[in-house]
Amino acid sequence: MSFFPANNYNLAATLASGQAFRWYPNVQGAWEGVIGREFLMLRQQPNGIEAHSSNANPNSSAIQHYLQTDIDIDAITATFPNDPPMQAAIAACRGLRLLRQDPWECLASFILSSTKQIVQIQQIVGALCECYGEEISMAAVCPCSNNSLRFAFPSAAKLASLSEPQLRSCKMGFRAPYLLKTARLISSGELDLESLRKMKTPEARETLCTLPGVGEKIANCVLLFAYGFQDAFPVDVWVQKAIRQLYFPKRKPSAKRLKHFVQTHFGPNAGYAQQYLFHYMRTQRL
DNA sequence: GACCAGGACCATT
DNA sequence: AATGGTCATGGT
Repeated sequence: MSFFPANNYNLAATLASGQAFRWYPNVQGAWEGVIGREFLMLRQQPNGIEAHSSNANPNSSAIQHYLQTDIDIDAITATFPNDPPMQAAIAACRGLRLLRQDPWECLASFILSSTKQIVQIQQIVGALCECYGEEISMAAVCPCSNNSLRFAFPSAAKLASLSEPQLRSCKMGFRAPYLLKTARLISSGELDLESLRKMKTPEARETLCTLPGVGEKIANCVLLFAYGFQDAFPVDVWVQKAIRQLYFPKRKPSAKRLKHFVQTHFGPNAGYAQQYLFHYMRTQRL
């Protein structure tokens, strides 16, 4: 067992807010999931996160980085605009963090996300891991609330070696050719996901958008959830509903006007604010 | 049984 | 530039 101190960490909101798709609550109220090649059971504690790992020697720095336990979340939410909708979202999601995920897993997962509900994305990703991911060696803990958690997320090289029908067997439908082509571009080195780290947001976004199946929305998700570009602002149907319903209740803003609004209204951590709005809308059923 | 889901892409206007 | 249809699958 290891412990990661954190101030004001909301584990449930963080893991269930649709940024990552491999976390499941178990019957004891802990969260089971996979980071890299490590199966983990995480439990909320008053002053941090308790972790049980499948590894004899847990990769503590990787876990802390993924969970972002060290950041000052109150300093971030303090930069959000002081308007009623945003303050309501902060109150409803207090302690919600943005994760810092592996770029490939995040990219592949969000290619599979288009016009799918979060539960279905979890099912597709789970099937993909069970079929094509490497088995995790379970030295220390015995799961599993979900069998797919016994497998790592498949590498780009592994998926690149498959056929489109093999991918379709994981129920991803028309997204299969997108994922396959992107996996081949990544594994061939034609696009280096690490090279994005030293780019500024617009250039990194344009680079991701050259990949098949990746448009502005999915690119923004990857920039925000994997790389930590906190000005990336994904607009999906929920966030669109939040903006229109909470900020423009009467008139219907054009797409252009709406885009300008989200780029100017939410401050230096706009992407973070977006995640609060997203989770707020989904949990409050507004 | 409709309706919709953390969209992208291509063909029309 | 801006809409509209299409893609595959399953939850609500």
